[in-house]
Amino acid sequence: MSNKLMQAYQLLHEGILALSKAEEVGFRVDLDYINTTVDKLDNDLIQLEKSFKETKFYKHWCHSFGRQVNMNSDTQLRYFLYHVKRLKPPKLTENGEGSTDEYSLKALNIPELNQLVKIRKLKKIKDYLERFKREAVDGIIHPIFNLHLVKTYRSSSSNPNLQNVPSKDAFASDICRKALYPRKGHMLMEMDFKSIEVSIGVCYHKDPEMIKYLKNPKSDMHADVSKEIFLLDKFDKSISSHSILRKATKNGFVFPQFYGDYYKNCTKILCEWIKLPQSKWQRGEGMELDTKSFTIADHLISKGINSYFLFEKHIEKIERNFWENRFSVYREWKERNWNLYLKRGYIEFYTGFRCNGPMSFNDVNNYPIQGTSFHCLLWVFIQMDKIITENHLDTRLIGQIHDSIILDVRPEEKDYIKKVLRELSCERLPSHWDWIIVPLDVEIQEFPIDGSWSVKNS
DNA sequence: TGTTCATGG
DNA sequence: TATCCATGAACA
Repeated sequence: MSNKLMQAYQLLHEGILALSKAEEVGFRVDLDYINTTVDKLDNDLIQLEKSFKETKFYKHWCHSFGRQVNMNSDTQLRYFLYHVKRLKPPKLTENGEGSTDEYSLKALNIPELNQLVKIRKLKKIKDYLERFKREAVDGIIHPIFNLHLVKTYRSSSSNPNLQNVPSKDAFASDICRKALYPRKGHMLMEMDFKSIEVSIGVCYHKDPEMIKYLKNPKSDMHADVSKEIFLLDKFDKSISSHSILRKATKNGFVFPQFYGDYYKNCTKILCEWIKLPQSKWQRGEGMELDTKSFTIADHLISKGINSYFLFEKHIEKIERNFWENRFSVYREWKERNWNLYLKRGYIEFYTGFRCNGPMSFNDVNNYPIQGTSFHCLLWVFIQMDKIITENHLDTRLIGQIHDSIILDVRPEEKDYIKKVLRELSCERLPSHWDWIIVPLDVEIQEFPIDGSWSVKNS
């Protein structure tokens, strides 16, 4: 075995040993809380379903399906909306069917569909709690972490999956995370790498423009692109609509572009973020820009972009500028990396891992960045495990979510743990791997002693 | 078993 | 080459 493959093997070997120890420790769950909360959710659901079933909308639906009617069937809902009622689907699924996802149901603007969305959300929350309960042994869940299942050499988690517990939706996040606790007398701590995929991407393509963004804390890539997309003269993060536009730019243009999306789809996602459907491009539509009910559509129209078609053209221009001027070195790397794959039939990561077999242009350029970013996290996880063992600490590693580490910390060890995590991530890691050419940064979050994993009120 | 939806990075 | 990687539930 080559030296590089040997190093890759070594990382997985040490990694899975450290992860298996975390699995053994696990996460304490509050079963009383889960039971009472599931009961509450059940009651709420019964009420919501009852009121939904009393609507004309549902009675009409019943009419189409008779005894077989099932309000949980998306197939029935799809048929009812797009065939019986002959509505135009706001969005299609991958296979060209009318979509019934949250965005589509909201866009159809039928009150009963909002009830359905609410029901779906509560069911989802209940589902997480029930999975925690099902997997608990003596009041502790032991999420599994795999290193052998993901084709990019990332990890995955199951039984239960600790890597997709709600966090973006504050309501769902709070309910689900209030079920999870550290060992008695201990506190949870979470360390995140800040935008690790951007940093590791730079280590591969070495685009000078992106290096500038990473090295200058005052610069803001998403704000700069946001100004272009939404034709803003100045950008002010403290204005709430600007911060939504920045988020839309980040999640609807910049990251999708990095991963290989193209302008037509980006236009669609951007419009989802600013709540401006293709069919409603007129004054007074879309998200509000200020309190005088001046909307994003008003703004764009005032700048001459008075249709979806023109907005798409505008985004096409921005895309061209994005790759031809702003990040041209990144684009050239993508081409070189693709050609290297065509020549050799495989791609190799800095960490020694190889991906073989048929891959698309996007795959070839994304896998190394995704995999290598996780390997940075895994390396820190392994070293932290060694330090805990060597120093006979009481703190335990209990999980990992791709770019973050979760620990169950003894309060007296808190400051030492934080110091070591920072040293490992920001100093020892970049000196261990010399291909790391930009500074790495982490964020460490502390939870109260005996507090839950909920950010709000633990 | 494949599709769709929802959750995370 | 037209958004990358997952898990899991419900349905058909």
